[in-house]
Amino acid sequence: MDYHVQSDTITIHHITNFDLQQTLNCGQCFRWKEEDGGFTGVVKDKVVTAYFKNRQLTLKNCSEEDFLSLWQNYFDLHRDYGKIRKDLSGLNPILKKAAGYAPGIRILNQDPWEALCTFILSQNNNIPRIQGIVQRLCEAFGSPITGNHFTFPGAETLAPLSVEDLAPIRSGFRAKYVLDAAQKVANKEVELSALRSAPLPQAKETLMQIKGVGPKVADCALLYGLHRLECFPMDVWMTRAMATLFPGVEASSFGDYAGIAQQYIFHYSRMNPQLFEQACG
DNA sequence: ACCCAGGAAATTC
DNA sequence: GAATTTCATGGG
Repeated sequence: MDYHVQSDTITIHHITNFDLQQTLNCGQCFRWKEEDGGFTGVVKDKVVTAYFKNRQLTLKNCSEEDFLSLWQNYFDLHRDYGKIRKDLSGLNPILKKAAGYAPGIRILNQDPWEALCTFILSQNNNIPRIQGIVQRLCEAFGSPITGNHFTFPGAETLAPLSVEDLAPIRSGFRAKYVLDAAQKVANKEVELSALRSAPLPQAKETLMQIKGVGPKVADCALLYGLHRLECFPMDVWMTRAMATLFPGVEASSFGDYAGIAQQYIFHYSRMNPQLFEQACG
């Protein structure tokens, strides 16, 4: 990794197949905010502002140690997305088009609990509203960091709460699901870290013991939180996209990186809804 | 008022 | 068992 450090800022050079806007606005995460050309986000108890231009990623308010121990992995910088995209593009011409639409997408290495919790909140919901609920959750129950930023509240913090306690975040019927997840994670009934290496069907089954976690949310937790890149979450957009753009194609045919294919297809579909409009006349 | 939103549980058939 | 309805909340 070719980078240099200047006071509280790190610049990483020669990054290809990467784009902040595509990666942070493709629906896999809910806490990054775009402001004056950069993105500010929180991971664990660290806040950075990120900029990307001319193949250079700049992280402000980031020490070398934080970059090496946290952000490098968070942005999945070591993985060869060029090769993955090329391989996926060879499988199907429509997939090639979807991947080429946003070639800078990367699957983030998010905190497993945060991914599970936020995708429980995502069900039958829309992205702007999910972002609002997550922000209120952090403001109400996270720990303050700096500049009005908060950590994502841990499972052990949420586990003792009641649905009434969660009323201010206005998550509706999902509050009881978040609490059940928090309790099962806090009391080790579900050990998220163990799901990194567990057989996939078993990992999925374990997550689905949690109330409010079905096949789709389990796949999201595995893909976005535990980096199980073969997972292929099927939501309303993906169901539509597979039926319309990939008739007769099975997700499993996309192989070990089906989850990355899923993200290309999801983003491409959401940015081009006209693909699914009923032709009339 | 009606529809939908990165679904899943509860109910009905 | 498979198909349908309900679940809170907010924006269009």
